[in-house]
Amino acid sequence: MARAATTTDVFNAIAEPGRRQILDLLANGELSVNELVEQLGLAQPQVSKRLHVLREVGLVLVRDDGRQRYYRLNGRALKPIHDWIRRYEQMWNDRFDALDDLLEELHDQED
Amino acid sequence: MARAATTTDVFNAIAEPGRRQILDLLANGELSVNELVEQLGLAQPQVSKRLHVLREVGLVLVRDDGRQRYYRLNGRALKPIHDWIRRYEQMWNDRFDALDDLLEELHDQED
DNA sequence: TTGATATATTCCCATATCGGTATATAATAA
DNA sequence: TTATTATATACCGATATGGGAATATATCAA
Repeated sequence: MARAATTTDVFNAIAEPGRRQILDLLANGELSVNELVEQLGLAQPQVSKRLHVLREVGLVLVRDDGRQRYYRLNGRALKPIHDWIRRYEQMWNDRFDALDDLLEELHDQED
Repeated sequence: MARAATTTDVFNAIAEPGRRQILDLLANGELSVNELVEQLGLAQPQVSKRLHVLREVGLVLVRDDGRQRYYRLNGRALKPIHDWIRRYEQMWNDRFDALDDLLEELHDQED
């Protein structure tokens, strides 16, 4: 087991840029696999494989309509990541930036 | 090239739970490698390897003090992830939950 | 039925990853 | 100098990964 299985870990699922790109496209509404293939410019199996991963971690939901399969975003599955990263949010907000500026100023004055 | 190189991608860097754990520990202040080894209960090389990845993507900064090397968090490097995920934030907030409840209610009434 | 279309899955290959162990390097102590 | 401590890196082996191509499956059309 080289790392936590991609298929069971949302953090891993979004580690691949192509999978994030799919989520970004689905943010505008559901798309069929072929529509994704067109917009991504990838081969169909690559798209299906990425969708498979995203589905396994619950990031996308599926609706069948005849031969097409429509995928839609399930943004709620991103919440664990948001919750984790929110703990660090203060580190780049205005208050900390202001503190950094102040420290830098003091540092410059040392010369 | 199996995926985007871990060492140059913050999304990949936080995909591994052990690396996130290190960041969580460093959130309380800087720690030497040995202090991390103790708190993590891992072998020293595993810790150094994880720190190496975190350092390459700029998530940790280093300060040498004699034989010890102190690592500290650079939370700012997490901002790209925060920026990306913020676009989805609305999908699990109260307003959407309320909408979901409403839709579910309407759906129930269909029977 | 046969054929076309939409999607998923399987297979192979090159490479990346992780864990473990051993070793290298650098700083300090004796 | 030699020994010890702190950390980094190299190596090895098992497994995971992603790309590409081929194939399976399911649905619809003729």
